[in-house]
Amino acid sequence: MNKSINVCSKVLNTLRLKNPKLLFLESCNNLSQLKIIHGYMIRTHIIFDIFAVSRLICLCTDPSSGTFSLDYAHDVFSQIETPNLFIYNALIKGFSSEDPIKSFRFYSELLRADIVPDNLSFPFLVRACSQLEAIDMGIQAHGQVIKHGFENDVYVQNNLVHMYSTCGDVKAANEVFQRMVCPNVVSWTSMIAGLFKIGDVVMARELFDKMPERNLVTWSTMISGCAKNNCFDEAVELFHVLKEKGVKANETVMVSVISSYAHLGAIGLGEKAHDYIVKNNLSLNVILGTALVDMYARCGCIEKAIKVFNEMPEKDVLSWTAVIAGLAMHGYAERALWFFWEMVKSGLKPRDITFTYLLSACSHGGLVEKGLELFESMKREYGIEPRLEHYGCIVDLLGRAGKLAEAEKFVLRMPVKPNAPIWGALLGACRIHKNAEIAERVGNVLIPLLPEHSGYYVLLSNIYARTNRWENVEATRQMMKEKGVKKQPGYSLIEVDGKVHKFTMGEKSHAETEMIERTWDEILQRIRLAGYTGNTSDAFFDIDEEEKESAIHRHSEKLAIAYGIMRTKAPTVIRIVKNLRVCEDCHHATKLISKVFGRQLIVRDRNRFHHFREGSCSCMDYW
DNA sequence: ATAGGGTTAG
Repeated sequence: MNKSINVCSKVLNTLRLKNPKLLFLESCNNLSQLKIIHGYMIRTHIIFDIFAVSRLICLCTDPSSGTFSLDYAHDVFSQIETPNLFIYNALIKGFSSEDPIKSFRFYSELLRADIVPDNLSFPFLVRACSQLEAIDMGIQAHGQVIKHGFENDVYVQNNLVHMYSTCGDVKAANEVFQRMVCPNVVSWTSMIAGLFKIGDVVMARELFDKMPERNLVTWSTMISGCAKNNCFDEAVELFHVLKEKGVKANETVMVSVISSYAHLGAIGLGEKAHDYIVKNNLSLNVILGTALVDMYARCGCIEKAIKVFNEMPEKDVLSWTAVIAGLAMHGYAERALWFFWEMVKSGLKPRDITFTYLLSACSHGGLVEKGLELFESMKREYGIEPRLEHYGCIVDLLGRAGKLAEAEKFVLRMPVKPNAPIWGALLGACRIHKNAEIAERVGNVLIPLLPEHSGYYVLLSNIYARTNRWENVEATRQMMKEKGVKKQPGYSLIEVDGKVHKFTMGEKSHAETEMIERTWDEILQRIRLAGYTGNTSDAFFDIDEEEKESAIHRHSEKLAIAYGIMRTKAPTVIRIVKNLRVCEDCHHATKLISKVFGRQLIVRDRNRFHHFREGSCSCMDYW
């Protein structure tokens, strides 16, 4: 008994010490221990000591402390008769990232209790608004800042800049920024983040080049900002500059780097980045691990992706979803389902995005019944309301399987108003199954919905061409011209010797153009002997690039493949990443190339992977 | 009498 009193008084002493954290953590490192001490404090009335009770609250609101529990902090708080400013501030901070609305409530309660907030009340109150991306609340908080005279506090200003930036109001952010007497690296970094948020990569870069001092967070913001705005080359280049400077990257930076290589399909560079992570002893946390899984999957190495996944010490829903997405992209529907059930067994709840990939796996794998079942179970079993994408997946699922009438019926009867991608999915199915009748009906609804989008016009005109409705082809193309529709430029990427080469249609700017042309001519000769006729054919417009195949309008993947054949030797796999869908002519040509040249080619297009080998493709010509 | 502050990631 004496002994336990001793322990408790020791704990209490630490509670009352000026900096008791370390000592205290020695004796209390989980919530149940904390609860025991809390009980003791109540019994001994020490709970009425405002300093002791605020230590308790601080421990509950510290996310790194093992005793973290906002609910418990709230309970303790509600038992305090007259909380002081310190306690309110601790709560505003504690709740600002996980339950930001409560931060606001604590702040109003503080005012109601006639307590005057200080400089430490505002940074996290403003931060709560950033978390919510609620600019109206942010403006209110800003008003409070001014009212209480803290608009010149650098911490408050930085949070305001950050808040306006995350809310997408760069102008307001800049107003605060410009008024700052001495903006620091945090202020600059938040401004840069704001510019990336609205997609202004150029201004962001300008600010980055201009700022007086940069830290690792700045670099990380730059690299992730570039990656988020599809400037993967620039992201990767920044990483190289960082390495040259001799700065060691951290996990956060590597997540963006890995994700950039994933999008570029640069497996060689991606593996190097993986080595970098291992060599520098960076911890494989859930996010970084998931990024690696996604990278290997997107680079066509699905088995390696699964290996990395299996070795991850901690997995969450998004990690599982990354594997499922990878399998879906590769057309392995059954395996995607297997991983889904394993995930459910492990006790994790699927998210709506999980179902998007799962349904797309079913659709690519032709698993109609399974897909419909899963769609039904979404709401019933998992409480997830299907969103438009999910409806789109079902349209795709039915459509691909040739159940066009059912698909059309499904669209007309769905409880939410179908948007352009839904009609687009139906149109895509009409293309596969050469159904001009439904296509025409779909086209009539779709085109007014999306006057600027080119893909669907091309798809439609292509369907008409396939079914020999030439007047309709002409009318569609005329409509495109009138509306000034721009086509999306197609490109293909290939990584050779640690460099990513980008080809666009009819590319002449590559340093080795002449050689590439000659190689393609050779390839053409050899595949013609194997039966390739394409390319001279009639008025066939491909789905996405919309151009007739000719020497001038050579599709980008043909150039990329030629480059791959020219610069690599078997058994090296030729890996291509394309931003649009593969056209039929290119698909046919690639199959023949794999056979004639005895090479394995892996093409990732907008929708899925195509593994070409010995004259056939893993998609079974169904994409 | 005694305490507490900002920016980056799948």
